[in-house]
Amino acid sequence: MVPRGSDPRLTRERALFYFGCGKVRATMGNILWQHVSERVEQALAELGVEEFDVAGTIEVPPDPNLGDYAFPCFQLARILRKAPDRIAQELAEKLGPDGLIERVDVVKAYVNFFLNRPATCERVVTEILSRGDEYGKSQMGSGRTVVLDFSSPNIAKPFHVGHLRSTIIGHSLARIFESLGYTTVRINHLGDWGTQFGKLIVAYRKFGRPERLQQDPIRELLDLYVRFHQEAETNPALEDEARAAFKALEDGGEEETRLWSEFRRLSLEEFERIYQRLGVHFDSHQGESAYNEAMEETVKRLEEEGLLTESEGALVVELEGLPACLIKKKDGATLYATRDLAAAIHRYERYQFDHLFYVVGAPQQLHFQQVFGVLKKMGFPWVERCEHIAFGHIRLGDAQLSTRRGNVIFLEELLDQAVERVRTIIEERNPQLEDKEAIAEMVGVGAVIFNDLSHNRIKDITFDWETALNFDGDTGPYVQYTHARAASLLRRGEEEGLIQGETIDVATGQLGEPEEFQLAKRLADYPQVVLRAAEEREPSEIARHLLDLCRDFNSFYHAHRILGTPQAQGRLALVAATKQVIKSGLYLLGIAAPEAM
RNA sequence: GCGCCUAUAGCUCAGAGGAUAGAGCGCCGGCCUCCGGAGCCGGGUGCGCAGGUUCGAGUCCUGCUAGGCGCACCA
Repeated sequence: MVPRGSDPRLTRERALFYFGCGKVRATMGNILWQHVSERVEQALAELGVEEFDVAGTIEVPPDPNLGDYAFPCFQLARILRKAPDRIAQELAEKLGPDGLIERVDVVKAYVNFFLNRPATCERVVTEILSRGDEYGKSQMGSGRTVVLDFSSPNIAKPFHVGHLRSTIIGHSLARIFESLGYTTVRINHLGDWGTQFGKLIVAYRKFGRPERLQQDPIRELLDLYVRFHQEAETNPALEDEARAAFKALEDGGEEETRLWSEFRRLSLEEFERIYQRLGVHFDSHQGESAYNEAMEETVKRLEEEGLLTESEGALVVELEGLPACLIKKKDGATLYATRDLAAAIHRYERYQFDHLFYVVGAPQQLHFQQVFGVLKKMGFPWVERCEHIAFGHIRLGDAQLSTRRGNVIFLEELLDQAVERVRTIIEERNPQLEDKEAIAEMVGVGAVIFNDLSHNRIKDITFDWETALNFDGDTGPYVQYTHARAASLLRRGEEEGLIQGETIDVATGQLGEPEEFQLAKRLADYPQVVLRAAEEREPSEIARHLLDLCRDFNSFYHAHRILGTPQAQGRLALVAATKQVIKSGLYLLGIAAPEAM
């Protein structure tokens, strides 16, 4: 049987198991699920079955009329050498009702559990309100470190919607792992080195407008970048010039270094403004340029171990089943892979990480296979702890986003439009709202983040303004609105004396209506959802769970009056529990939870 | 040519090897003398194709088809 219990070491072992192989489902954290699991385990022990993943086998029936939880007995048939229907029957005989389980039914090979509704609601609400912000958190990752490499925009290119995904997926994953007790290190591996700077330097010398660079640096740098590629089509010699300029930069050329450093500074200022709006921060901004010296050591080490071979003038590491990994160009300049190798080694030496996540787009999969392959050949066992957290790219209708063609949507423009849209809606529906500007920012930015994080990260996203700026249905504003609605109810409850400060009584026997019960069951799922999001490295698990939760809450809200009823106390407690979970979930996504909007 | 990813309702997407495959958008029709209408309720013969594994496959395997992305001197 899978170990469980309050012993932190057991919990920790289990976490290692999950997060080590990623094959076993996260089933901890749901107090209802756990209760049913424990009962089934006891009953199975009586039948002589000890080694069985009960919690992972339990499921939710497709139709609530069949039960709240179900245990299918098909897999036991092989172990016990009996018909599954008969096992279900025998198992059910050993399972009587208790405080939480009202009755146990058998339908064919399924043992179905019906929970006592009032007891379930009370148990869940009590759990959430007593744990507060701690509900959904755990210490399973305590003492372990996750290093996340995310956002990592290229200097001298505008921050566009393509960078958004890495930034917010990485930010959300960092918060998710933190909430499980992991120590996190957020690294913005800035793309501040490479041939693109050769291009920019060449373009700036030929077409640059110094005064515009100061006034509108990002536009000017983008224009230069686009101009370079236009000119290079008719004048391929420019490419060679750019390579030479980068080589000069790498060799410490004074003029090149001055320009590079100016471009870098101006770009960082722009990025910092965006990060502030998104609420994202980093523990390190060590970009590619930080590894200039370390790279030499890495190359030397590769050479000493005899892994380097020469091929067409360049230095490469041959890999089995993959294209060779290019380490040095024929002119001696380094490449992306060289810098990633040096960075990975440095990170392990510095952080001794248990996980290193690269939150980088799926098109770079081969690159990471190569980098990991080289690290493996170098004999670093920790390469097994490195993971490429790939995500699909953003498509723009039929046109593809391409910095080279200047075909980009600036993230800031998207955020501004979303916020503007929210302002309009607030003026229409809630013009007397306080702090309108701050709320509009929260909701507009939240809408953009949620729209992205509600999709499976591996899928490509087709960007269109209409979807991005639609606030009805499965959207961030819907979740935030539900939170604000719950907050509003609690304010009123306080006015009526049903809530004193932060505390609220969970009155007994007041809950149990179908909508209340459904909502309580959903709330009970939350800790499990967080674990699953971590295990799958998939923030969308949380986004979708919040949507389900909000739907359940709004159904409850419309079906039952809360204030001024005999059950007001109990219902307000349920509202408070819902608000708590929405707030926690939004936090894990990096989205603000407004008290009013 | 080789490799990886994707394919579920008109559109955008969920689906943990289990029972009758679900949401949102759009469209149609309802719901405020009452707690916030960014809301709620109702309206639906869809898993690309063909094999295989399994007691059981949208889910796993193989082969096709279509789309996307990669495949050394960019990052």
